[in-house]
Amino acid sequence: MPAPAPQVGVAARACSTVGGVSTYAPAPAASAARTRVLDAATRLFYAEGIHTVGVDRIVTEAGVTRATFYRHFPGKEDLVRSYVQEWDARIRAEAAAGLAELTPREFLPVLVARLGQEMCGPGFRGCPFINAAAEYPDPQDPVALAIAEHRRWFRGLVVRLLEEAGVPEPSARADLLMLLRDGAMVGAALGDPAGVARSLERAVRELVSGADRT
Amino acid sequence: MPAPAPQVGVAARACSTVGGVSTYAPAPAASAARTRVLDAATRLFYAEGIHTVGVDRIVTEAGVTRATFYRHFPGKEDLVRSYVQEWDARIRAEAAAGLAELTPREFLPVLVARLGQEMCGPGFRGCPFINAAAEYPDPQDPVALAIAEHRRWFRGLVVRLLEEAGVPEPSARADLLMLLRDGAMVGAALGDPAGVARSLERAVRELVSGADRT
DNA sequence: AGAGACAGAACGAACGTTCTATCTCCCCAG
DNA sequence: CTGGGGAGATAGAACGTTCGTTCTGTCTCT
Repeated sequence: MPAPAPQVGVAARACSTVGGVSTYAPAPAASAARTRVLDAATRLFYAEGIHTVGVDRIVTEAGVTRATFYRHFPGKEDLVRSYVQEWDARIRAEAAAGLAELTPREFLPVLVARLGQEMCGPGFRGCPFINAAAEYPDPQDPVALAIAEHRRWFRGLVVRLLEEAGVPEPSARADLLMLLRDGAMVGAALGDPAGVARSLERAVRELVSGADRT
Repeated sequence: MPAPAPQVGVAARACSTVGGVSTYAPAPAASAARTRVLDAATRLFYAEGIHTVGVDRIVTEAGVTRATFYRHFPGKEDLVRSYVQEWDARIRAEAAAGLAELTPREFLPVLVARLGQEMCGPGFRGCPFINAAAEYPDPQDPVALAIAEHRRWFRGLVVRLLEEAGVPEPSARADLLMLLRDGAMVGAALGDPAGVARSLERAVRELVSGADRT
């Protein structure tokens, strides 16, 4: 999911940190300015990394002033968390849409195929969650927690899909799929995406689909 | 390979950038101070990320002054490249040592087992190359090039091992193994290492060892 | 009138980097 | 054996830049 496509403002709740008291406005909703900031941040963070892009770059590319930025976000740390959470929300929405028109048995291969396509698309730079995690080593950091929550949800989704498809050992097979997904994301970002996509599809076929059904 | 253990000063060549002219001494060899700096950098970079640790932290923990640091490294960028290259050299040395006393057929399972152990060890924070790559998106960056070179070498090693072990399709199977390795590294760093180690071992067994021999 | 976005200056801190100056140790000429 | 001399390490101040953050205004809407 490397595409910007920020049309959804899903679940962009402010979720203020306990002690954080904004000296400014009470609580601005998802305004146009806020969306522009989050979009620019998403694009820049994903393409160039998080610690390397400063708020100057973000506000400039968003066409927003610093004052506006700090009206909508307590600080950069909070923006990063929102960046992760918004990407998470986007993927959950996609998954929900896919599940609405496909059976669990059909959905898994589609998921893998879509992953392979994305890896080969332009601007692909690996999994945003994995990349972000590399920059936030502390597991207790809010950003790391948001990443962990996304991964937990995703694994849960895969387990559910495998269960409903009647695949034996759904939990162990979900672990395997996560392994393959993560490896593919990394390998495609660092090497030959097309080759990785082929390897991934083959591995999934042999390990999951081929294990009980062919 | 998360352990510090910097006893080897392998291949710590200066390799000055073309235009870089040090206004200081001609070319100091691998001195004690340089080693201490590189060791501290290795420990900090791996544990906390690269962009987050400044030279202040490094020189402080190395017990070295800034002047000494800049006598041995043209700048931080060069230190980061040395950090990657030294880790690469350490792994190559380990591989060479392993190959000296094991046959290719024996070596591969040992490699996987050792990987599983390392993942579960204390202080494990994922693959240093994958983590560093997340912070250096530009493929032309010297750091990214060093990472790519290490990965190329490692894949070559795996291909050679598979060939000499008589495994069919060594190239495709090497891609698969890389996929699994990368996935395991990421998964162990972000989730349950022991579970990932189990998944990895099982996947390798089913995909490589089990494909022609059991 | 009042809230939100705009413009832009300014803050202190940290960044990577350079400088001056003193000290220590080893090598080699005397 | 002695005693410079030079290279490397030390200490610490200081450079300019950039960082994240805050402030003072003005403008534009409803």
